[in-house]
Amino acid sequence: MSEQEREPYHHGNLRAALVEAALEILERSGPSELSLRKLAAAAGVSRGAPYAHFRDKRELLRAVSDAGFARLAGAMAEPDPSASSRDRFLRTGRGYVAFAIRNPSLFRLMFSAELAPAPGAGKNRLAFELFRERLSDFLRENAPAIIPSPALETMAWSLVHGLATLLLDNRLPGTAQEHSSLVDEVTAAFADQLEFTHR
Amino acid sequence: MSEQEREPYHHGNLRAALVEAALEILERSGPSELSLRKLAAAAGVSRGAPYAHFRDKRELLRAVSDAGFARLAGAMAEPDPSASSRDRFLRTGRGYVAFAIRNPSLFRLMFSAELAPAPGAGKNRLAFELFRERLSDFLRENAPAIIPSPALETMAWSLVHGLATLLLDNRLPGTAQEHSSLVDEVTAAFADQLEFTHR
DNA sequence: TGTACATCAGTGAACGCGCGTTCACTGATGTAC
DNA sequence: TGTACATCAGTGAACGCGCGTTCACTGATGTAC
Repeated sequence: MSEQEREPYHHGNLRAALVEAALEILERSGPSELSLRKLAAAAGVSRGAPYAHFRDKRELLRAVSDAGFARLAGAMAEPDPSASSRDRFLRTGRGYVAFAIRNPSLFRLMFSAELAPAPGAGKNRLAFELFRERLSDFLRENAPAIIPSPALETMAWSLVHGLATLLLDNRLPGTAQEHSSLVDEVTAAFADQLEFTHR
Repeated sequence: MSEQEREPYHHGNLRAALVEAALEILERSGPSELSLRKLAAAAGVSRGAPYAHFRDKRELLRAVSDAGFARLAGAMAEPDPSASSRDRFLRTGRGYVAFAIRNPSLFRLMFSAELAPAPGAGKNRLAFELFRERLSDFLRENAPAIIPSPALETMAWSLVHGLATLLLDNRLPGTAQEHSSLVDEVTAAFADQLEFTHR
């Protein structure tokens, strides 16, 4: 599925190939299928080979998680920079949720407890920053009375993260289509609330 | 920690003892420590014994998860029924988050993918219903112009669930105390927004 | 250009481990008469 | 009250499995002279 260079095996850049293989396994199966042995097999390499590139499994998973956060940032980016700040804000949140739904296992890995970084650090910072920026742009244009605060930023992030998580874990009723509408409604309602507040 | 009857081992109600042991293990260690073998050992019973009460591990975990949801509902309940509807609403959300922080492994188990129920079903329904009720009471008294909707209910739930999850996974900066203040601020800000909207 | 040698990615076999689950069994409990 | 018997919770040994990791090794690559 990727435009990655075709792996020059038997000697090549195994590191990237392993991360790529992990992403594919996560996409096709659950995280329980993600073992070093299967990864090595998928990359066409012996069991010990990964240890030339990663100290242990945890380090490899962290690389996979980092790749995931890069993709997430891509999914959140607004392809149309001329869109309104409201649309850009909405699509950032919707992109976040859509990414989680499209990559459930990867998303769970990215936010798994074993890989938890120092609080506030870690690659999720990137996604969070993007979010803050869009929120601040949105507020400046549509609700200038509200000044961005950590509480407000946390609120916005929690909202999409919770929505993503609940959908992922099958905790909300409805079909996939209804879920999609729900995400649209919830994000729009949140933006509306901000616009109306202190109006 | 519990007022459970002291387990009359060697013959007694092993089923409850196993669930209790699981809750204790989850409290003290991570979910990776939660194996049927350790559980049997903790209950002072042989390895095969649990199979007299549960078809397999999954069924036991579901019982543990159900017990967790019962506790969660308890943590969300407002001990003071004479409190204002705003306070009752706020404390419901804060109780949800506080429960997650106090029982991280249990909370994760309760919302784990392997135990995912049919969408919208499952024991989380109880917690969700409690939430809906408090939200609706709050709106009636403080923002009568807003009529409760699935989108709004989902928004409120997503907010606290996301907040809990992000805190659990160490994704928000700050100390435990600062986290606690943050939860208070975020929930209050959300209630404020509802009150101000359409005012 | 050619040789000697260090580096290092990858091999393949083996390690020890903890796991869920099974199965023939034992022995206590409770019921029928 | 006493005996015969069915039920069923719990035993203990064993099964097969997949896992992360190690280690002595091989063989290709790249560098020094």
